[in-house]
Amino acid sequence: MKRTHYCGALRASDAGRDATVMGWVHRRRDLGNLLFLDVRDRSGIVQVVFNKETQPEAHAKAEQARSEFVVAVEGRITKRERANAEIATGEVELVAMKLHILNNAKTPPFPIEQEISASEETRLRYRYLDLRRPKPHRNLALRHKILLEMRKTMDEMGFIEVETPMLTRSTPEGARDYLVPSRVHHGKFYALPQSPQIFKQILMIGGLDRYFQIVKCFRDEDLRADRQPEFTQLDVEMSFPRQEDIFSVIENVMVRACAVANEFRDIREGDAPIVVGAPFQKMTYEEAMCRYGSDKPDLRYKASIIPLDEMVSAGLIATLGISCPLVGFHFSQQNLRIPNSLSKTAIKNIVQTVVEQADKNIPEVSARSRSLGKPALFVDWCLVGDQQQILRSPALAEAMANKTGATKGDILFLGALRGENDPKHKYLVHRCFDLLRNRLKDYTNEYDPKRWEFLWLTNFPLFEWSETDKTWVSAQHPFTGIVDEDLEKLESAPWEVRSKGYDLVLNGVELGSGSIRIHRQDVQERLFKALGLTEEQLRRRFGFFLDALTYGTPPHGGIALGLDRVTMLLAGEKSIREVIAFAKTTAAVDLMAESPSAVDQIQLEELNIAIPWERVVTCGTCGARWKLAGYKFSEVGGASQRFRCGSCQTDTQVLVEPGVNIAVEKLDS
RNA sequence: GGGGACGUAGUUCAGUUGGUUAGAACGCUGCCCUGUCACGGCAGAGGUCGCGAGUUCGAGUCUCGUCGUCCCCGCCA
Repeated sequence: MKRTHYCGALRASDAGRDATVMGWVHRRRDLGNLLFLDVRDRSGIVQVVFNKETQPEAHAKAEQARSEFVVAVEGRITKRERANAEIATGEVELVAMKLHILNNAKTPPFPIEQEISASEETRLRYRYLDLRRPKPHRNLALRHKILLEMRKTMDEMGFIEVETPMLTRSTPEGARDYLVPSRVHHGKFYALPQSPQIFKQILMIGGLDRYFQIVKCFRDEDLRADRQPEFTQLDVEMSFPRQEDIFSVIENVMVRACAVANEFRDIREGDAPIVVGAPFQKMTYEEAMCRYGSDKPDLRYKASIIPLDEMVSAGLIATLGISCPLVGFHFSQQNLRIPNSLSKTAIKNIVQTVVEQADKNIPEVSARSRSLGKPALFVDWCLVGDQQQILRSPALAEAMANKTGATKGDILFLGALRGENDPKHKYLVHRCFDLLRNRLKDYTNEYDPKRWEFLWLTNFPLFEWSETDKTWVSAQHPFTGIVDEDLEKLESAPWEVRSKGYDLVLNGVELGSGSIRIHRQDVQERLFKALGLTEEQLRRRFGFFLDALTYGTPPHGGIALGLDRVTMLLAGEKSIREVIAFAKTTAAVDLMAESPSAVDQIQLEELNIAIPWERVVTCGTCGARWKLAGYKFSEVGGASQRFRCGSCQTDTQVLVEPGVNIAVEKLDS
């Protein structure tokens, strides 16, 4: 028996031909002597009809069929009298001659339908059922096509895909590593790569000139909707590049990826095609922070933050106990999406929410609020022409209106922080107004969610202040290049030094980041000194790489794009879990595979690994409390053991892990 | 590590100031039905109210703890 057609492929033009389809029973409609089965495969659904009079055997078998049974149907493609416009194969049906039930199935925990109602937890646990739905198919196919197009594009531009090790060494920089114990070298560990950073730079030293790789990376950090512990990057590095060269490589890749995505979007209703043009917009980090309060601004909303320092008198600032910088924001009522949706009460609520949100989500703000005993974020606002006052000053409101072109009815916001200005938190109030801007965007036509706004962010600061270490630390990895004219400030004013690092942002989502690297040894040494790294620390952290750098390193630079995020956005999804076949939960658990899991004792023994174990036991007879401590090999197979109380010599049953060297200690009661 | 939301039938949910036998829809099982297409009709099964303590005459409901899922901060390119 051979499959001749995919279910979704049958058309009126095939009428009269015989066909054999194979797939899952999507739905059964039993009318007694007439029975319909909708049969589904990857391509779609076709209706199969069973008639008791003409094909009693097939009909009898169809009566046994249930949801998700796997079947093969031999029959004749027949034009229907009344077509079903809802499905692609609706003009025809398969008149069954034979039905083969290839496998039966338990009733699925949720129906296999386009629009899923089951919780994400259930979907992840039964991922193989969730994957039978058309949308996961589409997302995975889109992902495949994007990655394929990227490989083709990179190849055409002369890049060579080189694989780098998955079992490599831990570097204490950056994220926490996933460690892999070595059986051969007791007590030593490989690390899974956080990224192939060092290797790709070494490939440049190796003269590869243009490298790329679509590669899994691993970071043992907490998860988010756009973050999984393992994720896929398009990793790129090239020799002798100008920043523009790297930008145009990625622009080329992304424009073609968007074109691929458009082929998928056309089949969905209400999806506007993605329109993008290269080159993408560019903005420095400083400009982004000043105008949007974010290093990944969503440019689908045009309105930006207005600097107000020079418009406000020092006296007024002193009176209110606020500090520079002061920022403003202009909301134009002319572009209000729903008329009258922004009442004074609504604005008040927005302002209050923003103040609360800043307090909650920006640690520097909440710390300041705590020490002040009141919200650190100060926000004032007015309606232009309505007893217009900002900071109790009609003149200031008018000046603001003049500067922003605000007209009657428009809303002006002013924000500042209470307390002293702190140069370490230069953009703190801007970041608060990023929250305001995000809250207002849903009210205005100036925000167009259908647009696709790519943005390059450049000149990131080289250092950032670490509150935990109370010092300036490298904002990216310590091989990030330094803007030439800022080199002299490396020792005197490190916070002003700009790097040759850049990010690619799409619609407020960071897609990737990279940099032109340092290739000169003298600059590298100065940077290490500025970071306060000793020779010994450097050796320990970067040993072999420092050696490599001394053998004629060419100028080089690169970037890495997060492909899960790229696919997520192009698929129109809100979580990368929707574009990953087997995703993990926010606790980094695979609910289907049930990983991570305990392992056999023998495996741990081979690796010389023991896991500390501890339990407090209270004696049932005399009430004495004992701490049992030891090492277990795994969480499986706990067993009841007899424990003799040292005080009253009574035996009690205690659940003890299979372990060694159990130590007993009496606790004070 | 911190904050928030949620957890009741296979699934999605409702469940009043704490009060008799915990409900609905879909799904499932059986019977009837020859043109359905989310088929329809009749009948039926299905519950450790996540788990554990506590308050109470009485807890799905209140309190504490714990586990799980999701979102956010920290963390993370």
